[in-house]
Amino acid sequence: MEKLIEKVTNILGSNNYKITSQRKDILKVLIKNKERHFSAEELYEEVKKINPDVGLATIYRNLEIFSELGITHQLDFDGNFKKYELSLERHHHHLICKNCGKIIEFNDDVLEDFEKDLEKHYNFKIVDHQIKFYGICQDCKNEDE
Amino acid sequence: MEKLIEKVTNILGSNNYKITSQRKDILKVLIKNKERHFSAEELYEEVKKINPDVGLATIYRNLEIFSELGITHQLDFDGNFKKYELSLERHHHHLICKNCGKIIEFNDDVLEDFEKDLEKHYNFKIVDHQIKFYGICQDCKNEDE
DNA sequence: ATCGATGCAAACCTTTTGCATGCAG
DNA sequence: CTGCATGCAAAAGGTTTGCATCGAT
Repeated sequence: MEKLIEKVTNILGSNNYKITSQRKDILKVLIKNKERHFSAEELYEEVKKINPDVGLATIYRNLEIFSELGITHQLDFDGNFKKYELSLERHHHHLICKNCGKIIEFNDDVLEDFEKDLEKHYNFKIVDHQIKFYGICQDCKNEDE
Repeated sequence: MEKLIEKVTNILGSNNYKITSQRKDILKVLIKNKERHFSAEELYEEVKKINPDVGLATIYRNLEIFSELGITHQLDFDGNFKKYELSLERHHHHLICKNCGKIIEFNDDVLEDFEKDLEKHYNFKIVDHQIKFYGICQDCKNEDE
């Protein structure tokens, strides 16, 4: 945890962003909840528990910066708003249930070869991807029976 | 074109939706522009050329219905708003340039086997997917030189 | 004739922005 | 000290909703 905070604040510093207490608070929440997908509002609620004076605009401004620097990932599940997650190790992808909204995550490397082919074919440098499968999850399938 | 309109209005009818002139106008525009990704607003502008009295709310309400029935696909490129496209034949996927915003489409079947594995592993019935690769396109790479 | 569909305007929700103040470097 | 970062409130942008009217069945 400490290591990670340090790593990330280094990224901020070396890009000439100041290490403010708000930024550290936001990062603490993100790191403590690696697995979670936060909307800006949800993250705001969590950060307020540490620092009640933080403003929602600060959350938005920093999520923007963090995503540019590759610290967070922006996820577009819904179209009406964004979600964010810490992007640490490998990317993972999502199975989204159209019925209950549950999100199952998975990792896979099958896509790597595929990506390389695409890059060659279109002369396109891929730096990120978002893979989403929509369907009906186990629980909802069982309910229908 | 006529065939397609007929096919789609049949889908509407058999789901107890009325075949209104507005719905037909929206479908005409979508079918005439199969390759295009429309925001609700953009589609609204096009439909107004055929029927100047149409309302934006009608566009939204019907895009919702069309997507539920599988007539259109919802695309979340941006997170702040949705785009829509007619979903006819095979799905296609997108390469999105982070610099200029250009969208390149491609088809591929590599993913089909992968999907089958996922379905088994998670007991999850996949009905749709959205695959997006973000990066830098050929033109923008050349500009940097 | 009925009830779903429409147009309009207002409401809503998420995100962005302007401005005065605060604080990291 | 300087200029970036912040908090607040207002504005903006996209989408949804309430209501009276219209029109497909």
